Amino acid sequence: MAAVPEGPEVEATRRLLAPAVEGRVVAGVLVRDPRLRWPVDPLLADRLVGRRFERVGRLGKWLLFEVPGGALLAHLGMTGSLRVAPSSEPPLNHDRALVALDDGNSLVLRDARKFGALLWAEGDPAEHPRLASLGPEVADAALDGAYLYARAAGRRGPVKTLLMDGGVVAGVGNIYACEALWRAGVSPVRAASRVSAARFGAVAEALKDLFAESVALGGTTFRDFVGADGKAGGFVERLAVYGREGQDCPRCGEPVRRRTIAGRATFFCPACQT
DNA sequence: CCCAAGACCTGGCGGC
DNA sequence: TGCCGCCAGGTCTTGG
Repeated sequence: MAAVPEGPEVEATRRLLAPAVEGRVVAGVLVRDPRLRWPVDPLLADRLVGRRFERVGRLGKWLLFEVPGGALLAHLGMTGSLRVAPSSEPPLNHDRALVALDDGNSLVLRDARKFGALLWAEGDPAEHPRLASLGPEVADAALDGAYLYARAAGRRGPVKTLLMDGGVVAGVGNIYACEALWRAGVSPVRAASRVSAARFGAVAEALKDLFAESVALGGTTFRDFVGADGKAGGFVERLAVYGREGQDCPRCGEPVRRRTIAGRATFFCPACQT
């Protein structure tokens, strides 16, 4: 199954990269192909070289490599990965940008489809336009049933679309939206404004549980990520409905159904998700 | 504000 | 085998 990076995969990546990156000073920047989601800043090297990565953070699906006065923002898009590899290693086929560190290693962004991004944020990265509009993190206490219920008011679109709106919740992608709704027993096609506060409470809990479980498993599967390439997270085997059209619902045995919502493949159990 | 559809990009796969 | 066309989903943009 796809290794599409959603919040948990990005967090697993952050945890593996942080020890290799924090404290290192940037020695050089090589952009092999600047044509990502947005063009890579031609002055990126000027901004980064000589500066020390103080911390690797995350907001939603964004990774924040913080230096004094700013941050390098990285998004993995749909096919992106980040790894730390010896600077002497030749780049791989789709390595788009390399940030050389002062210890002989490089931080490498690999992205076949170029939906990923590498941006420079001057000053407080949380104020960068791409990040400022994001909703609360899944793990935030602010994300609960009451919050989702309030945000759903007046929204007649499917509840699944609400969950995938980054302005409502940060870091939830198609797979986790499908899985959280299955766990909560809520139909993805139900109008958002017609989901009760109590049921949104179950959705919020499901999101938090899924994230925690997935980060733990992703962490094990991504063990070789530093120095090698990442593969699909171990959470794939735990998916209840995503990618399982026609197979038995793990809860009630009814065949899992698939349909398109807002242009995205959506998997759900027609019997126990209402 | 809300919402659906389009755009971006390319590897992998099914069908012939 | 080889070629063709579809599919994957993050998120910004556009237009109703």
